Amino acid sequence: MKHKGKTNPPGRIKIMKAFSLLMAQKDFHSITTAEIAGNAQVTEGLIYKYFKDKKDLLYQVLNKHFVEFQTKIESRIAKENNCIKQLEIIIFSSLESYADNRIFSRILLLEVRNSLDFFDSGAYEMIRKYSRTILEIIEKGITKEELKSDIDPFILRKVILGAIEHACLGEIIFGKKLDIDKISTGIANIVFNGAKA
Amino acid sequence: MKHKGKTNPPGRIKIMKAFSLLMAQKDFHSITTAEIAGNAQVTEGLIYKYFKDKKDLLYQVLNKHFVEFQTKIESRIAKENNCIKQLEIIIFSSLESYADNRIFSRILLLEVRNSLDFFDSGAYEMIRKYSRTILEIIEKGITKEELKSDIDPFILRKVILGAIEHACLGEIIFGKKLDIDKISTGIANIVFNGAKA
DNA sequence: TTTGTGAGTAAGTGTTACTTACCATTTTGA
DNA sequence: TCAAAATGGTAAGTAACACTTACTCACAAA
Repeated sequence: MKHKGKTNPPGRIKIMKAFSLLMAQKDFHSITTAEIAGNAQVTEGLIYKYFKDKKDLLYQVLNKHFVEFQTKIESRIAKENNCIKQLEIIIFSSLESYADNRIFSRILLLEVRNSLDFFDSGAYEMIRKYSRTILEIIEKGITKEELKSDIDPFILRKVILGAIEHACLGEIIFGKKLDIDKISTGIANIVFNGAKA
Repeated sequence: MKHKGKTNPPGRIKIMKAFSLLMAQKDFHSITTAEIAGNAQVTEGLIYKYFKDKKDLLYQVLNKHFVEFQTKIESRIAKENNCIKQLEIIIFSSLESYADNRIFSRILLLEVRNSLDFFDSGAYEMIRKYSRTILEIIEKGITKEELKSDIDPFILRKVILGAIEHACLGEIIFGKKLDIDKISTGIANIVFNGAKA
């Protein structure tokens, strides 16, 4: 009998909690289903009642984190009207969220992308939504003439998102502490004012 | 008896060739050691004579590709003296190399980063070298007053590298063809001139 | 001639993700 | 009302996989 997803029984919750805890300690591949079941105090088989496979479990845990991240950022953006300021908020908040929630960041930036089925998951749908928000701000910025009219909105988005992600990699991989204020103003300075003398 | 790495016997070459071919067809995790050995027409055990484990094989193949990539770009940079032009060459050449060599790009951007031991590999050492080259160009650009003195070289590097990598992701993941000229000039335009009106 | 080593094989082994078949309790609809 | 279906959970597998062990054979020096 397969689970239809209509309820949220204790076993399911225990599995997700145990898995989240394990993700804080080690990487996805070295977490075994036996370990998950053991920590959750259920049998291994139960995992496959609620989750299609190990990856599905990962994506669902990720999605839960992502929804919180998303709502936090969106409420911050709403408080500001100037498009450049909104983008600065996005840069700062993203960096802050990545730094505050390193497990989640590690999963997102390093652990899920290698598998194509991630891009069909609900978690990835959240990223697309976030990404769409950024594009809309940029487009509004151009029509309001806060941003140059000759820039490509898609490319500007790539630069911003790429810079954010790349800035976090060092911290996630090597555990280097990053100065969020310095980096976010640094990125904004380059992206908005340009680096050319 | 372990292999000491002094020679390069036919078995070793066959294993690397077979693995390279398989990587063009499917992702790392779904390639089995049995498959590698079968295609290389050697026994499974031989893989472990020449490589510590499956990942080690991946890193060594990756390193081989990387050396070629590196030398190509460095020779191009050497022809130009202006720092901004050099950085433009880096942006263009990186995008071009990623586009021309999609298997290699997929491995580099999606498949190796999730494992911490990659960052001890020789392949990663090549990335660091490349990364150092970019930093040196930026620093030279600042002293030569081609770039603004108030920008942080490390952050500018993050923005450039992040933009390049992010720009390639769509192509690698979804197979979308990317317009290298348009994207590289677009990135350079934003990074050097800024997006603010 | 013996000793050591590089190249390669054959046959395992333990672990892992995932499956199947089952039980007990609760819900439901005819 | 009461049997059928669905839910929550268990126990005992299984196939496939990465990796290991123990062994040849060839041949080059000492």
